[in-house]
Amino acid sequence: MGYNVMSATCPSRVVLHRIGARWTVFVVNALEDGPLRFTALVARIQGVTPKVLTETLRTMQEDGLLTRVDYAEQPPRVEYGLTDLGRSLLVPLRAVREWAEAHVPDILDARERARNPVSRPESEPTR
Amino acid sequence: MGYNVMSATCPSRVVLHRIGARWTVFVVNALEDGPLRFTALVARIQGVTPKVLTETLRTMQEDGLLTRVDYAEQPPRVEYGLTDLGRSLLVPLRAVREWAEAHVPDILDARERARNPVSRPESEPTR
DNA sequence: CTGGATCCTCAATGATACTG
DNA sequence: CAGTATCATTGAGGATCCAG
Repeated sequence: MGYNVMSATCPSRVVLHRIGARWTVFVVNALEDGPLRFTALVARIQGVTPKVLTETLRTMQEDGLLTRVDYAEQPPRVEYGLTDLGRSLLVPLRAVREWAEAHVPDILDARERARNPVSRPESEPTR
Repeated sequence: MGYNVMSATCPSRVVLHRIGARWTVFVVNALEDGPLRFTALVARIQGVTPKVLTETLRTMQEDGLLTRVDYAEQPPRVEYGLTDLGRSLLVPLRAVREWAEAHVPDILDARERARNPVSRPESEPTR
């Protein structure tokens, strides 16, 4: 109680920043069915580079969202999985992902309309 | 159907990127109770600069999430409000905000523990 | 006075290549 | 396989200036 993201100094601001960190939403969603190895994550989250994924995983691990298990084998095997906290974050972040996938046409249409001020009926003030 | 954020080339990727864009979640949550003026937004979302807020508002407007109404008065008055699409996005983004506000202690504790490898009982492999 | 636009700086992000 | 190292690019942030 008492935390408010609208306050510049509230710790929740930092937390929200971390959640929004570019690839966090992908990692959380990618791990929803269980732990994955580093390479499997890179393969599943297309477009992420090893460097950035490493940074993201480290940060999420520090924040208690991920477990990292190094099996110390040869060849190396490391598995990343969601903690309970990470799984609780999966609920809202899955909803965000689903919203994105569901509303692509709406966004693309709106963007197209913003670009082409097509036959605007008329009369509207100035936008 | 058919959109998948895990694909690097999927348009939903762009949409998700926009949603994650640093201040979008704040703007959407700030407008949940109705339209606000530019200055009111700056005041409510503490820490955002006019420049960055302007950019965020423009982008969100292009994406069809916001309406911008210029009343062409003297002194100037411009109001920003959520479109139906923006309101639908409010649902998942409010959940994210609430998660952030609710789990601040968990994150801070985890970070503290990651920094101080305090008396770990023992026996755990290496994590 | 409100709602910006501009210029500059720097931290985060990304591409590419290489290593234990 | 699981990352690092290096370099280029982008975007956020701060300060300042401008127009109605």
